[in-house]
Amino acid sequence: MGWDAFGLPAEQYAIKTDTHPGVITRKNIDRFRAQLQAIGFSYDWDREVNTTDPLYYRWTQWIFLQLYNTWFDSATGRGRPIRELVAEFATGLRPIPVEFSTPEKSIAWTDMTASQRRKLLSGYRLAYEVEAPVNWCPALGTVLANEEVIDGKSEVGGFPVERRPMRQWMLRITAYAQRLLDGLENLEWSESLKQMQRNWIGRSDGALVYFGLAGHSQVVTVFTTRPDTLFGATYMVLAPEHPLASVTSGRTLIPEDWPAETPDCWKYNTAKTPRQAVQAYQQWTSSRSERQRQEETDKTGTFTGIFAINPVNGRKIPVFISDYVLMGYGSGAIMAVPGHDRRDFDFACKFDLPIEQVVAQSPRGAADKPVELPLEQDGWATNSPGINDLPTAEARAKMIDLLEARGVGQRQVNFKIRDWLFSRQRYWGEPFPIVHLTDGTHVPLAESELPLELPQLTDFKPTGTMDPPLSKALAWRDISVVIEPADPAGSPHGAEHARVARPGETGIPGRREVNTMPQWAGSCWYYLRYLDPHNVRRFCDPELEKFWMHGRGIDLYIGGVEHAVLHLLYSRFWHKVLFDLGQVSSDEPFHRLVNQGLILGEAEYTAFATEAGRMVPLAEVDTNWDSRLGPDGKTQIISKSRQTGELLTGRPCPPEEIEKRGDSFVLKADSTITVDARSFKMSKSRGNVVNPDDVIRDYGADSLRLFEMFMGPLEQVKPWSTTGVEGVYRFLQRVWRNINGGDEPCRVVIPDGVGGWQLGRGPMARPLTPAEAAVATADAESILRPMHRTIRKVTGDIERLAFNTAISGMMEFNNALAKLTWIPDIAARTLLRLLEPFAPHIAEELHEQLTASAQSIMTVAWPQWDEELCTDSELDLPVQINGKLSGRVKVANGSDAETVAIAALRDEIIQQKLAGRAIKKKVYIKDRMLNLVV
RNA sequence: GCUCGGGUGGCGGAAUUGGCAGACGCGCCGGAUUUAGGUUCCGGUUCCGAAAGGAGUGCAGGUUCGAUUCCUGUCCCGAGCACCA
Repeated sequence: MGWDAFGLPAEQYAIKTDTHPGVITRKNIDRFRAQLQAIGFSYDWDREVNTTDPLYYRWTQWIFLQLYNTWFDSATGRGRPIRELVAEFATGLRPIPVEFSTPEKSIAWTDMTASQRRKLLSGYRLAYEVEAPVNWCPALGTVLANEEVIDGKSEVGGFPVERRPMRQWMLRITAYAQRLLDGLENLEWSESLKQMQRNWIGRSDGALVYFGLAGHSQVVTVFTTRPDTLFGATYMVLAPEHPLASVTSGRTLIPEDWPAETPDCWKYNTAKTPRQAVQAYQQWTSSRSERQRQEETDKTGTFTGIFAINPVNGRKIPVFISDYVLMGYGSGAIMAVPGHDRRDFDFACKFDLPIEQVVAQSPRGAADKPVELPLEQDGWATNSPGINDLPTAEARAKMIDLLEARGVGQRQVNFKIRDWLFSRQRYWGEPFPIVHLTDGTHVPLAESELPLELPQLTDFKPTGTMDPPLSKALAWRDISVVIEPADPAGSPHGAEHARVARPGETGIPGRREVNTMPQWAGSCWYYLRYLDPHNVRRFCDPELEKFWMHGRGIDLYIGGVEHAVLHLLYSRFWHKVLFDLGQVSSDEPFHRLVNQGLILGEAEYTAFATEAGRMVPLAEVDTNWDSRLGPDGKTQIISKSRQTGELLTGRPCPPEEIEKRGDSFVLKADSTITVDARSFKMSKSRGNVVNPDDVIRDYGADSLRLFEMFMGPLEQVKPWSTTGVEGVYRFLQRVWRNINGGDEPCRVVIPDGVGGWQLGRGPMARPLTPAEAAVATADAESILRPMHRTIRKVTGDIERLAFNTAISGMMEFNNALAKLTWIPDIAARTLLRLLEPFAPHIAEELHEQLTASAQSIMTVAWPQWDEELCTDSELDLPVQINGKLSGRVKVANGSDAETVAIAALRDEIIQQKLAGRAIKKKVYIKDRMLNLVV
């Protein structure tokens, strides 16, 4: 069991209640633990971990140091220690990037200062600091990762998020994009979850194309997945933030005046000069929130006064800026092909730009019939000299070859995934083991300095500025350090590091990093700590890691879908880095993953009425519902009338007022009023939350456990039902009565070893009379086969996680026991053993009564079944005529086709139904059925 | 719009490989016990039909001796992504 307790939810609550998050966390963990223990989960509590415990986060920080001291070698596709990169630079195997050299002389590693070296390496490390536009959430007072922003709002709390340039820590997850994509192939995950990850990683294959600019030597690179449509590119669009569109830079290419014959509609706000237009448009677009930009997809933009040259036909095309092109993807510039792209088409229509067809719906068919543009599907190239009549896929490949041959383009793969923004301006997280130096560079903390503990702050609240709360811990932040150089023998990576200067030692001034890690850090590797939770020398012993993960990853991981692109992606990334560094034996952490379905609140029926109180059928209600706080303080569903737009409010109706009519539910009182029937996610505001404590109080932990598993398939979303809990509660009571006897005398009998039976155990035992014993023997005989079938079913169902059918199997068996006069104790013990994983408390109690021993049922071996005893000796075999069930015949188990056919033809009902028709064919599936074709 | 799931009684669901559709539970109906209610027990409960019988797994087709299961088309519901070039 692990408590992932750093992060925003705990901290937000701490702020609200003005209590230190450490206190809140401890209290919540204690409460959760008590609840889990009340339910009776068999967790190994010796392996309890807590991500906020310094003994735990010491290793989170250690893994961060591994990321920091690792670079991704794209030649081998693997992460490698930074010292190996240093060696490549030092030996000259790898040239020093040109930006570090002066125009006169290229610099050598040995000539570089420590500061220069750090700056150089920063560009390679998997953990790096960079100034970039990030998601800043003012309400939370922190930046957020892309994965934590949904529709322009924070995932936690739903607050608005804005783009803002800030200096932040990033993790180079993009380097692993292809590995993360490929790794999905061999995992036993649901297709939908793999799809979500693939979407997020977002690989697309295409080409870079270089466009020259008319009258300039510069080149603009665009990324396209449809190089085959290059002949249809009639204009170009840059993102408003594209460097080429910068007016403020001294070397701007944007002309001072509009070129001759520039249409007025190309000039944003009918500006007098292109520079004014571009600046005005940039200003407008930066004022728009992420959300507005997503919602209002109406095309806007302005001409820049620049023309580009289409490299395939030398055509001069106008260059625009528009916010439908994003700086963050591809090269931030596109070639616009309005004939074959919806967005370009819309833009072209608005700005009156030429639209040309270069893909036909049939080979050589461009002229035969007019097609409606834009045509986005694949077809055959047309009006494109060099690739004409080739199907799209081939045209694409051929065009790339042509571009590469002429040096005006190249094959290119692009990913949507961005680097992981890894720092937060909050208190409640792991401190970074990083020290900033006065020259603006930073060094990692020595491993011997870990854990770097979070300082106790009484004022842990956000500062209201972009400064993190830890910036207030001056004594903690400002330190004197000694930089220890790279020492291949000393530290695992031979990397340079800092340690706090000892008393009397002269150090240099340093400042600790005051940002903290995001909540995902601790949960990225906790499964590895479970394997070896108390190890103080390593995050996990390699032998134990191999033993449990056996080179393949976790056998079965059960979790919610909400982690699809957060935890599950981050974790895989960290794991792959650890794998590359030889720290773990498997390339993937989670081999098999099952998403449990959410349990919704109890089913609700909602009838709609106008404010005046007139009931309306569901068909009249707009399907876009909203909610508001009703007069009673509860959340109320509101919508509007499709016809009149009038406000409608939803009223919850008790089930007894509702009946089913055809495909819909209606009010019993007025069957013309159709109502909505569905279940909703449990939420405090809706008031449909089921508290496990209440269920345990009323029905016991076993009933709660049993019902959760009985409701339906594990993966499925399903509604809670209180009467359903009563159902499994009754089942447990029937088990109790069968085995304990309840108010009736107990009926469990034990063979006395000489063909008779005795009732009860110890001094109270009495032998059954011969007449009773005869009945008991018959009962034992009749229950034997059902018992073996039940063992087989329950065992198999547990293995395939089909707990609902396992429980129904036990219910059937228990019902069979209830019908017996005497219950042989082997049947009772078997039922209890099978029931124990589901309802351990009652099973343990009854087992103790039954065996009069203190031995726990958990130590009793799992029952085995005998395949022979799982089938009946005589079968009631269905007989079909032309595939339609027409009767049954009793035959011995394992009979051959001939025997069964003879028996069937002798059967009166079958004869009658055959009505003398000749049998053309007999299909017999052994022990399943016989089909007579006439 | 794109991608992935899914559609079976009044409800949750079962049918493991193409072979008896509706297991098990809830609810409902009837009966027994009870002064009564509750509990418990027994019986019934897919739909139409008094019955015989017929229909039936979203809808329309197809393959097959046989389809909830496989194929094609289509509708609906859910989830995710979405101006990603």
